[in-house]
Amino acid sequence: MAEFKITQAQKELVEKLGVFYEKSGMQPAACRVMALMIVSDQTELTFEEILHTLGISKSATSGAINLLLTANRLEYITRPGDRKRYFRAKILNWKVDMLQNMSQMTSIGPLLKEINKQRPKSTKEFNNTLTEMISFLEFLNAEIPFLLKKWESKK
Amino acid sequence: MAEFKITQAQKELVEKLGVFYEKSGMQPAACRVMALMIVSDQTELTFEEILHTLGISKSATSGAINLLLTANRLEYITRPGDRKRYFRAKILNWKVDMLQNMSQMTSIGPLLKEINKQRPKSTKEFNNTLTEMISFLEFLNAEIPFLLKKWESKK
DNA sequence: TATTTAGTTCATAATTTTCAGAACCAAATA
DNA sequence: TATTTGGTTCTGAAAATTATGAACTAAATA
Repeated sequence: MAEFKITQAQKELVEKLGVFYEKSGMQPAACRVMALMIVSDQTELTFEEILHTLGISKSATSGAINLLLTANRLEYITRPGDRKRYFRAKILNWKVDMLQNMSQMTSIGPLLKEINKQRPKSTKEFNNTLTEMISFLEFLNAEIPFLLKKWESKK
Repeated sequence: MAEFKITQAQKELVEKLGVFYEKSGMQPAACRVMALMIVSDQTELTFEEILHTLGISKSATSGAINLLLTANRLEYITRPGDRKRYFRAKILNWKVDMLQNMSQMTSIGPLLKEINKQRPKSTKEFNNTLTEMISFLEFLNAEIPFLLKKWESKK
């Protein structure tokens, strides 16, 4: 079994990208796994390769992988007569992912609307600002699909 | 001193909005303070009113307020002959805030670029997908200021 | 000067998150 | 049947986060 290794430079990239992912609230181990899948020369890695390369425990690896599978960030293939799973980053999904990300940004809109509805008339300036925010969030949400189209047509 | 109170419905909105804010990684107490500032009938609240309405300790209130002041999410005014500070949500800043939020979304671009540079030529499809992501992120980043302009002209 | 007000700071307690290690399991192989 | 492989699950420990309460401070007031 040929040992899979990553370089020092790659290790640093895994950490950097991992930390970036952490900002979204995902647990550290899962972030490292995801980052490794992006940085690694091999696009397909086994459970053992992930565990070994990252130097984390079996249970941490298992937990992280299953989290990422559930979150649809990872997928795996199998090969006939081979019980191992070969994991890979589901990056082909990036368009859907980014659109989802953006609409999550705008998802505070309805709540702000609800809040604005119950506000007293007296705080007019405040309410108006809130109304503007809501309007922009709605606009943004409607605009999201066009952004992708615009980018595609520009290429 | 007239007691400041919020209704049960408002309390629920504070929790809802608070939880929303928590998703961005801010600590719970600060999220509640921020949410209260948005939901409350009064747009200006004192330290004591915040502490009392949220039922949190002095130190938690102090920490949360200072965090929000540093993050530029809160500001305060003072009144002559009054040692209290009157805090309010800095929501007039919302445009800048949202633009910052969006560019933070695209800030992974340079790192992905660095990663893509060191990838082997052999994983062509993977690299191409990464290149596409980067391209879209760059496009998006350039597009952000226009979004606001477009919205403003549409109003 | 003594007390009150409006907070800040510190020690520490409670909670949550995260991970490791061991035990376990099911399928495949010897 | 015994062992190996490829994991999963459970217990608990370590670490990080978060909040409390008490002590403190500086300014204002009595």
